[in-house]
Amino acid sequence: MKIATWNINSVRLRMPLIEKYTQSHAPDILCLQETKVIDELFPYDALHALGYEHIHIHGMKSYNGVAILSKMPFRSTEVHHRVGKEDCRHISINLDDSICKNGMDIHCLYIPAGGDEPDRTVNEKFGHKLDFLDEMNRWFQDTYTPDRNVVAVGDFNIAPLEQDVWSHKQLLKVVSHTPVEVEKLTAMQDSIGWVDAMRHFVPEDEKCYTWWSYRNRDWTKSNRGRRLDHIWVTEPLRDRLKSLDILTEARSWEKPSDHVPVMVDLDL
DNA sequence: ATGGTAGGTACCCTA
Repeated sequence: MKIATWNINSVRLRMPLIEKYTQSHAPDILCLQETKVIDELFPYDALHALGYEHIHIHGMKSYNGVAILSKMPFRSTEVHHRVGKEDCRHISINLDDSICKNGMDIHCLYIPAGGDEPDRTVNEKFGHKLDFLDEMNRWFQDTYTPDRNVVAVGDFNIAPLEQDVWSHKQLLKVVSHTPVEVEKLTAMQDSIGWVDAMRHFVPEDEKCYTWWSYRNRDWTKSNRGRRLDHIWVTEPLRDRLKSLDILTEARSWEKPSDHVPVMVDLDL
């Protein structure tokens, strides 16, 4: 089963790219972030036509928004509200026994970017990001034991490892790579024993990026990327990981998102 | 040290 995640930066604008990606890479489940559209205006018909009959979404006007598109039916779906806001950043679905023995939960996450200043006393968006991480960590700990089949994907807006950014030293004070955020993400990863599925395939001393800023004239020349998008699986799924595909070339497609799609193939 | 680009919306916010 192929599970992919992609921060699409407006689902309506990127429909041609979604068509190109799904037809060439055929994910069974595609999780999107930053759909930027209310549920009533979501492009259901176009996605149904691409083979994604089962769609779970939570969107709002202009900002954020998450979606799970699937070729397989869901047993149940959930919307999760974090830190007292309804800002459309966390949904999940459950697959039944016929698809995965003992069932499986898949979470689609869009962790707050956190603004520019990595100091919560002057930047409340950074405070929101830290609180979001704490609350989500607590929620996963309260909800799951490490023996469950769980997948968490999405735009985490944090590049935790030194080789997840183009310059560890130069980004230590840049939101997405500051020690306080990395600490919280690592604490969450350790809590119920999440496996970083991308680093399962790419050695930690190798550069690995999923995002390149729009604010570079030529993203290929400077290659100042960051690994902001992640796929985590719980321990029982580690041995099921078959392959990883980071579609770097999608950053050069016409009218691209600043993030590229990431996919793992699970042997179920 | 600064400003660079993109999307959605409504003349500014977020990334």
